[in-house]
Amino acid sequence: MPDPSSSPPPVWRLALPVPLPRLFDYRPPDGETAVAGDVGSRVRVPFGSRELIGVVAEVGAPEGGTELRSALARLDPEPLFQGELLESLHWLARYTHAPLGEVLATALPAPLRRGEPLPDTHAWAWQLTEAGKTARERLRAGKPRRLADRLHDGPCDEDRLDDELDDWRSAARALAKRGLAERIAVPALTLAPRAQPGPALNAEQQVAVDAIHAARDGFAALLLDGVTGSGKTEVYLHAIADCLARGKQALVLVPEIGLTPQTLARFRARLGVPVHALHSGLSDGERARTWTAFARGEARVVVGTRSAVFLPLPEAGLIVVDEEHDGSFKQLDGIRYHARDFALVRGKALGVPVLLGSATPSLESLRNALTGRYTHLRLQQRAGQAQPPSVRICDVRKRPLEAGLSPELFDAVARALDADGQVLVFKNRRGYAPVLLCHDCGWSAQCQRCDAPMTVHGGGRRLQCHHCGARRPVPDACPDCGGLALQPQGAGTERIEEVLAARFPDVPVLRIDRGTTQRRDALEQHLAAFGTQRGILVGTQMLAKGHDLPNLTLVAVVGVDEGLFSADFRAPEKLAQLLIQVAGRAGRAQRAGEVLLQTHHPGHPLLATLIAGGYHAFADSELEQREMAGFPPFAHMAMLRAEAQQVDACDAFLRSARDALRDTGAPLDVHGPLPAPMPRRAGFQRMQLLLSGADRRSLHAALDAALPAIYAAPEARRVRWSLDVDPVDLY
DNA sequence: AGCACGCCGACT
DNA sequence: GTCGGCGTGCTC
Repeated sequence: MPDPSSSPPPVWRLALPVPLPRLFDYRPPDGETAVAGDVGSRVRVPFGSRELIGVVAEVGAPEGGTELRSALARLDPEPLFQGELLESLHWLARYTHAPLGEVLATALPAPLRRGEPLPDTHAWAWQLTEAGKTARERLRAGKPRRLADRLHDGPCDEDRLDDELDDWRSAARALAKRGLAERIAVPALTLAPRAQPGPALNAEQQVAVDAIHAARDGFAALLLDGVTGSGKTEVYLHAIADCLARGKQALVLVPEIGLTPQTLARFRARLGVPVHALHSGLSDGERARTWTAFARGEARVVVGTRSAVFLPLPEAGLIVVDEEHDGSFKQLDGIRYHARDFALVRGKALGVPVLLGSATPSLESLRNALTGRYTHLRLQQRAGQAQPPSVRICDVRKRPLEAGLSPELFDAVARALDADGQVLVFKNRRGYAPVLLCHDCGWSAQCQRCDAPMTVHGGGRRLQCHHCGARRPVPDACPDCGGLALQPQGAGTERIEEVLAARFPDVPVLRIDRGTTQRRDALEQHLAAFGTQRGILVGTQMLAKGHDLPNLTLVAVVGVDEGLFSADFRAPEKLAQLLIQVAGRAGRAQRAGEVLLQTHHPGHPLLATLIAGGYHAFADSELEQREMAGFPPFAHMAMLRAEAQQVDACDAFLRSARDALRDTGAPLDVHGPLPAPMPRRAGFQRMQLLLSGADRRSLHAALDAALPAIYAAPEARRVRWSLDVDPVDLY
């Protein structure tokens, strides 16, 4: 038997939120011992001259001879990270080649990251007081009376009031002030609304629901590939209801703009349990409460954006990723994870099915479905009697254009309005005009800090940079030649709105883009006010999906041509997805829809294939092209980016990284260092090194082997650098 | 990433 | 004579 005093006591090996790819050893506070069960717990430690919150990653014998510092406090009586979530986050750190401490920190809501204790997870509800019950019938008609009537049967939780009554919070305050109603804390699970039945499923939907049901006892990836309006959400709801009936939790990921109050209300009404929402509009406290409620197994269903993929799911039964092709699932800074891919990893670790839904699946997912790695479920019928829209190409070569709009487009708009329909004019460029040009000397307004033209805004009076946010007024005269011939070139949504409003003065013209829709619910409010009356909507991406517009009969797409000749190999995929999504807005109800595509390239193969064969014909041919060119999903990529005040610093760093990668001898294509497509942004010079290989394992092995040298390179300290595995944008 | 330490310009 | 610029070095 060994003498226990001869080996030193075990220490905590901590993952700390610093960009250093290693763990840090600490002794537990005096009087405490480190035990294996501490793994996953948060601790507060001194680090240099500051204090940090770390997570115990390992417990073991101290290494090396250095004297260790002591931790200040253990913060969790029970480990915060446990089981599957901790394992999956380890995987994510390895896959993104990011320090574990940074990965764990991004997985936590801010208060928990700061070391605060787990919050209370009760829900809030309102009920009438005794005085309120007697006074209710004497209340005048109005919002407080309506709320009192609603509470007459008993307490109601706030989520439900949000769904059922407008503006109830001020009514509640008024009742509370008079002592008639009160806010009470209730356990999260007691206030289950009753589930409502949905419409009957059609045959295709039933096949999909059955397939998900059959896969329920283990990991499976299923691609629900359904045309717009085919009722994918109904399939989700059935699968989630099935999951809930088995006592399991469900996680639903949606794109940033997909989480509307309507979506939530539909889930809440149908499922019969509280449905949690998780998105950027919530307070830190709410996010921490939701995280905790899931960790404790109290919460059952969450509908959330990207970061919801980090919720603990101790009783998981199903993961759904809606609009799985959407770019907003990829985080573009910090830990560059892809929420869809991480959802698949978690599903596998949890042993539950992962359902990916889209009308326009990413080529990655589609290939996995075609090769049989995913179960391919197709919905090809539109629900109800809705017909697919007719698509017409409008050749605008040699046609007179006003703000980029052709006479044929104006005619089509007029016809649609005459028939009491609504029109959507889609242009993926916000602002008044993308360029301000001097007609005398050729000068154009460039951003001072970026290699990009400034966009004209404010009806032609202001210049704005879409990359760094810089603003200045439009000059009175050309700064180069002093001429007065400054002209906005091209058209953005603002200018199109102006032109359409002048042409059609008797109908409302509503513009929807990031400029008009800053607040989360602004889009809903604008569209609600617009209603179903005849009128024109002008908008960007924001209008491509989400809200149902039953009276929309014409969708006109302007500015397709920019997307047809982009250097980015993903541009055709993104354009095809966008066109299909926008076209899907037309003719959802009984009215037939029409789509007008304005282009200078009516014979372009992308448009021809898309119109003749739909998204899948496009995808088949695009996958062939990708295979021939050696692009994803037939190859795997990583991008090493560097930015600094001096280009030389970026170049030197990326050269040393390239050498380190070459030294590994891995079979990789290394492109660069090259200037980024926008070589200067917000005053920083930017360069990149693109790595590509046919084999994912050897790409990761090369990165693992080279990264210590890359971190340690003296050149690394003179730049800001980052590694992006599976980059979506090559810039 | 922070944060401290450390040597060179315009100020009470 | 000091306050403060950001170069470089370290963090168990």
